[in-house]
Amino acid sequence: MTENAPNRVETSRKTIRVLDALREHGSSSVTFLARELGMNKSTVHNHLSTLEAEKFVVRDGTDYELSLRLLGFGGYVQHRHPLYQVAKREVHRLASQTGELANLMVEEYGQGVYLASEQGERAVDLDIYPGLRRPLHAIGLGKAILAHLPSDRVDDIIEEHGLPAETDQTITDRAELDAQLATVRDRGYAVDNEELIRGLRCVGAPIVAKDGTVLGAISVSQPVSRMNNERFTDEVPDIVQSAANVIELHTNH
Amino acid sequence: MTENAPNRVETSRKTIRVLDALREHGSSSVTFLARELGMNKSTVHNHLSTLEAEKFVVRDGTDYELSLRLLGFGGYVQHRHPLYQVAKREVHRLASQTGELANLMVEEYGQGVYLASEQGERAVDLDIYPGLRRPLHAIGLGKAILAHLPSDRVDDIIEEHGLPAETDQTITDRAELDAQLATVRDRGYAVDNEELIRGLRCVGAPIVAKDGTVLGAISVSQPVSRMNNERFTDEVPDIVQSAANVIELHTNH
DNA sequence: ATAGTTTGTTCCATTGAGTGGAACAGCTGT
DNA sequence: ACAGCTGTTCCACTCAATGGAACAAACTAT
Repeated sequence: MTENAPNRVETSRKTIRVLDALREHGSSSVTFLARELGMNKSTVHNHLSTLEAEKFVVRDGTDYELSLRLLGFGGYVQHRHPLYQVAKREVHRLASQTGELANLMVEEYGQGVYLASEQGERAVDLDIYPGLRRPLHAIGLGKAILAHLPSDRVDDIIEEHGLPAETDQTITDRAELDAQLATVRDRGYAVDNEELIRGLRCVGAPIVAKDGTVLGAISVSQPVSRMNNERFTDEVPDIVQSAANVIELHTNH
Repeated sequence: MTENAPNRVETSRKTIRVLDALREHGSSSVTFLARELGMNKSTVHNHLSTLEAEKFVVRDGTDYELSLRLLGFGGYVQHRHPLYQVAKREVHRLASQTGELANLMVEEYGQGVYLASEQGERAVDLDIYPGLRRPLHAIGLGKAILAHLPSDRVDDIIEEHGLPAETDQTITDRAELDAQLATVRDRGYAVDNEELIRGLRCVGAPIVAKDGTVLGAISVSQPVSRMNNERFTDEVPDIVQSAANVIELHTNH
């Protein structure tokens, strides 16, 4: 429909569009999805029947919703991810040590993907879950990763996704981003000062392999009210960086 | 292929078979999958191209593997699940309190699905992850759920899945299962004595809503060596049951 | 009750799209 | 240089996805 590149199997694409719509809108009926997707009621019905037979969706009366079988795929992908295996415990430790929100992120298709997220005792509730995608340039985690990617890779990513503003603090200028990335490489950690969500500060440290390739990043997020400038520039960066170092040690062997 | 019921969209089914094969075998090449699935090389290639364009798979040189986009769907399903929302913290508490493995399970399509799994300090490493499916009859969690399902539902489930033996301790006789389920209803918790995995004991308590419908179950798993008979029949059941009760209180409102 | 509206579902002719064989290209090792 | 692998492209054939129409079932309103 959009572009008939050397991609084939248009039908499966439609099924995927149905899945996407179910994720976006939650539990939905046949006619609703048909309207939403501009497809025939009958067609949507066929796709949903197939997905139900394959147990990818569950029907609740007249509505369909995504099933736990998708969690099976997701859990599998997470569980077998090499970085998750070694970093999981550190994320946990970071969350309980600080009492705040600890996150682990990797890059895929030019976006930041949360691999793990754990809330400490008094952590903010941000609706972050594994698999959620966020623009790299607007968060500490993402900038930590961008700072250690090859520069042509960074060019490609920005060309594809741009630098959209999430809040009025988001970096939208390429030159300013480059300057910040240089700083990140210099001092070893990245910060995010209300750039994705107002009132939230975030400190992220890159996880870099022996050969210099960046594997991901780990972070702590706190409300501004609990993160004064000292904590923001000294204490928290130290904790996060040491967590990243522990992970780096475990990845080399 | 198997049965042309009123299910349509055979093509999407093939795409799903490709996804299943990738999950089963991990990173795979085109020809390998073609052989494995009995499909033409060209066909598999088309499906994989489509999945790649839709970012459901990533190619690593000549091999394809499941991408983190699937984690997005999985994480979303988990995150929006009503029981997960309220039970998450209790699973966490249970794991850190006992130091062992704590799990949360719900039933879907007659199987047990782990919704959450957390390891305490000294917990066994069982390769359990959210979304993993296990037969209900072979685990404490599953029996806790079965005990509170309507009896005709239980009939249907056993008819569909049978009572396959996982170890030599697994219950394979319907009468014995019924007797155990009565005991579970009686004392309020279920046990699993090396029935799924040798050397592993497990105590599960059902989570029941006000109206009597069972929402899921929560459990603690320990190696036999650390779970003597006293802990197995007194201490651990108390802890698990109280966790279940806390969750039940949070679900009513 | 009755008529009207909206839902999900089934049916079927049309044609558009998935299929799979063959041919091609790129790679590795002997 | 050759043989035996890959992954990929191409294209004619035909099978299956499509979407309109007709259907039944569930509500709402009059």
